[in-house]
Amino acid sequence: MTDRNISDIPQSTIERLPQYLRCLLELQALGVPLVKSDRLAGLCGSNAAQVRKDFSYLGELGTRGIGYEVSALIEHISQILGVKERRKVAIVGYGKLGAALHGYAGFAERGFEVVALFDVDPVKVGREFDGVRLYHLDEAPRVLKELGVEIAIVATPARAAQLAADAIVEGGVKSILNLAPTRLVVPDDVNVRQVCLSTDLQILSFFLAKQEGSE
Amino acid sequence: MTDRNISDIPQSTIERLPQYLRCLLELQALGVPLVKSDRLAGLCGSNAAQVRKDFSYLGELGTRGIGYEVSALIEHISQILGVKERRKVAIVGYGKLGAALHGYAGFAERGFEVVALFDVDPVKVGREFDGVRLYHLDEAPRVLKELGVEIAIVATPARAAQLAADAIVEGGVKSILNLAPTRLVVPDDVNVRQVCLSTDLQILSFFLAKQEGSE
DNA sequence: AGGTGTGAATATATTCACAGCT
DNA sequence: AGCTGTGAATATATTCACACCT
Repeated sequence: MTDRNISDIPQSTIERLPQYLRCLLELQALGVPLVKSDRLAGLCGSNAAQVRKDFSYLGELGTRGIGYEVSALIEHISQILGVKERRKVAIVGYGKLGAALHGYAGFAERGFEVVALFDVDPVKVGREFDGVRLYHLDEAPRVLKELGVEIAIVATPARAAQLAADAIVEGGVKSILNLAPTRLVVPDDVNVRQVCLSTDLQILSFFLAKQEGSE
Repeated sequence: MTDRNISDIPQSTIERLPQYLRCLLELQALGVPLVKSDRLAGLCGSNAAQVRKDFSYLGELGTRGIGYEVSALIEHISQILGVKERRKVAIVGYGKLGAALHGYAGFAERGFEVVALFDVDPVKVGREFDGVRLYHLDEAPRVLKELGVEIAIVATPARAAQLAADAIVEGGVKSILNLAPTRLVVPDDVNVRQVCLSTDLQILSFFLAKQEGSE
């Protein structure tokens, strides 16, 4: 791999980097200084060739005959993923799901800091939850800019999600994690990741139906 | 497409079917009887060729020069996904996230019925939540079998997830949706779908870092 | 004419297999 | 001897382009 560039990293590799990072942090916590591709593959549910190929896109990080230095890999992957500095996150839609996400410790551990909440319910607007203020959605464009929010999580009902997305985009946020079961229409320079639990259940259902059919 | 078989449907197509189904149900609700591939593609954020190719794996469902009959497509996709009959679901781990999922209307709308809850907290065990009984995790193998649960959702902390998965597998459940940020080790015939919100945030972070780097 | 169905072409991803370091 | 790094081979997915049907 000569002349490597962050833009040359395949999408499929990018999607596996957080997984590798998690396993590497676990190894580091156990005091393991070195890891070989086959061991890491075992931890990630992948295979050794895949691991080496993926890492080869990041540079020549290993040592032949020895393996990879855990701390060097963590450093490098964190760098690529841009998770070395903290990222400010807002949650839009503060129902049960939004509130559950706010309480989710995994975000903070990985450097994602919830700095603002938004909803349209007058009972909630103006209050603080766990030290974070909840604003009316109408204020989102201004507040998101002022606080320098980089990522917004949409946890509204489906019918309200596009309205939420519009306010988020107006607030200059370029990354959206959408938990509402609907497609968001946003400008090209805004990145949306869609998480739909019903979709996943339906895919599981497909495999159930297939098994039933073959019996 | 001669001699088509459910097993010949590519994985990537399967993963798009729930998306198509959602859009088609919306069209049906609007009273639209026919849809062309380009219109449906617009609704799904896909493209016409992809839509036609995907549907071609299901059979010759359209009419040349006309388009696709919405109700026939819904019927066919529901059949393939196995979502025509109701599916019994259990939620394992009843903290904020588990409770939020229980209240999520989208599951019921799509035919997924939450019939049991599990946790290890003695304060919760034995109570009913929204008409559904919460059992101790130890009872899961028995209860899952008795109720005929087909899909389990793991919403425990990461460290408890494998224990939960073991109990679920012992209960004969073949499909698991894992929301805990850890890999589950299960037998080959058990299907796991992993949803990790931190992972998605990190992938969004990658694109932010890339944009920052190019400025 | 208009839109589907699908082979062929292209692009992307995974796996193999072995050269090249340590 | 052992493990990485990577071209080559294979598999999977997407897009193109047009024959084919209504």
